[in-house]
Amino acid sequence: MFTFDQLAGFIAVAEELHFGRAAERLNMTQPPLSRQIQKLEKSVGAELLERDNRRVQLTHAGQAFLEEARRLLALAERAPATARRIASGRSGVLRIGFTAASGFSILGPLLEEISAALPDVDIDLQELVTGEQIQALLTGELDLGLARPPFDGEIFDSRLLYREAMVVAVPAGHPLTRLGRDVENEDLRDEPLIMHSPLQARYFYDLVVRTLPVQHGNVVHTVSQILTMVSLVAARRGVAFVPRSATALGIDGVEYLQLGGDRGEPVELHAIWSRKVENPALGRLLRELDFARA
Amino acid sequence: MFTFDQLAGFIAVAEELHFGRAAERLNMTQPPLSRQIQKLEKSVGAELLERDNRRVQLTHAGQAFLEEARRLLALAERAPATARRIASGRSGVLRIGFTAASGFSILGPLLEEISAALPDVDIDLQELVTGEQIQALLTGELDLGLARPPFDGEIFDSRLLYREAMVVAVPAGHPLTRLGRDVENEDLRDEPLIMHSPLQARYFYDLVVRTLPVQHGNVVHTVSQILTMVSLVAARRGVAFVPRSATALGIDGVEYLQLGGDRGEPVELHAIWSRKVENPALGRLLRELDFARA
DNA sequence: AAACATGATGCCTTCCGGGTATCACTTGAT
DNA sequence: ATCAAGTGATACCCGGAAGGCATCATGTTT
Repeated sequence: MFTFDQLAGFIAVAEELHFGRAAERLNMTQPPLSRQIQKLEKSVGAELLERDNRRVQLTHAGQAFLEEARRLLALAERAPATARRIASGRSGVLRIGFTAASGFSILGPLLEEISAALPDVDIDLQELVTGEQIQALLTGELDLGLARPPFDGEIFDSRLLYREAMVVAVPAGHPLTRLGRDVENEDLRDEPLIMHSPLQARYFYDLVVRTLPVQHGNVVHTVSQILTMVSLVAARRGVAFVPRSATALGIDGVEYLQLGGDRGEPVELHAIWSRKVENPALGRLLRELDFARA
Repeated sequence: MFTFDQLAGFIAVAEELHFGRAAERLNMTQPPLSRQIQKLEKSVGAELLERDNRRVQLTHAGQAFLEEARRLLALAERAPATARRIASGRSGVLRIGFTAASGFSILGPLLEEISAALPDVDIDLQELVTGEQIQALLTGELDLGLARPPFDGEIFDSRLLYREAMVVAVPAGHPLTRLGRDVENEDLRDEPLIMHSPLQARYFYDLVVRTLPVQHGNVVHTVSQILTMVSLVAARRGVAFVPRSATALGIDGVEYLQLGGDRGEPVELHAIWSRKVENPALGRLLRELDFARA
């Protein structure tokens, strides 16, 4: 195998087409340079230069090898900086999971912020429900999740990104739309209710159950995705509780009604990440966005 | 500047995570290998390995540098062959990238065709995903790619080689195999779905999302390689959409089911190449196979 | 024909890199 | 607690590779 010095020597000679000047450029004398080239030619197995005792010329093999040599040297020179940049988190890949619902609200601005703070970091996005995000964070398949409680505070660190209220999604023209006031629990007593899955969307499930004494007889579907729920509402299969940001979905045939009483903004979206941060880009992001904890 | 030996040493240690075994693999003793790594770290300007006096681990910089080192060595090993072949009067080398999936279908016949048309040209094959092929075509490390859209039509010219249908890969003995008819969207509603990565395998991702209203709650993995997907199916982690040619993989424990409805043959494989053709062998190939455009 | 230019070769010295022996430290067993 | 085993680092030695100087071989110029 040849050495980088041999490559550099060859490039110099190929550019100068003169051993003496090339040697001068390399801060060495001409004889060892000659021998360098000879060795290089031997290890490549082809003549690279034609020495005519008066002029030096590249052979075809030399021309081909010159490109390879330049590529090699360029790569070699960049490699340490690349590695250091990745290690410092200024470059690399961040794998971010997000729930469908967060896609309508916080995801866009957050990505803006990230690419402003870490312009050389590539973002790999995956839409996953909270449970899958947790799983992926544990196995290291994901660096950062945008998800909802609950999660294990021992293993994960987190930051509250966003809170919002729940609204009621009803089919267009539904009697409740003509109520002229906020919707109360009693108004929903006899409505077919499209419910969240207690397993896959436990957060919403608990939230709704806590908010409203659900008549289980009314539950017509259990689904795990906000988008599915709203689609089912549009198909007039029932009404559903969804976070306000779902209104941005722009699905036809659905109207969103305010809930009466002061229920606050119980829908939380958190950025969560494993406490043992493996990806330097994540560490950098947490510092840049001031997410790091004491 | 580091040396190739240092790179090879580092790669060996990074793979073995053990200086002694790595030294054995390199046919040398452990002490000089230790010093090699120390020098490499010094010239890179970052710690690459964490020696814990009991276990060796890659640092973040080490992980990043490992990739660079592998690329460098691969490039260095190929370079002489490239130059030699040109010098030996044979008219050159065609470096062709292909995706794993295309390896099962079009690659064999295409290679036949190429070696019939250009018997004096050597073929250098590399398996790369589409994104890597694009990158390699841009840097000139590749002459021709067998890849999938999208790519920049300004920079690349292309030719559609092959179209095929999608099928559903399911674990052997899965209930769907006893269906007795083509699979419909509804049949898959509750199946865990192994999805493509929207970034690394954007083409398939878009395709599947377009074909089928994916219930994102069901997505269990996002991967970028067809082979990985099929392996996961074999491991009964879920079902997956794959191009028909994946059936040729011959992986045990997987069955492939036809999709109902006329979905056409949406999976395209293109030959793509840079519009500014540098390699004369590529120019000849394009003319011979009548790929050249007006 | 002589002087010059240029790459190759011979020879010497230095230094780099590998080998052997050993150290320093940790871990696990008795 | 003590001791053996395992593992990477260090010390020292030696051979060979690489660079420098002097010179050769050959072709060009005057």
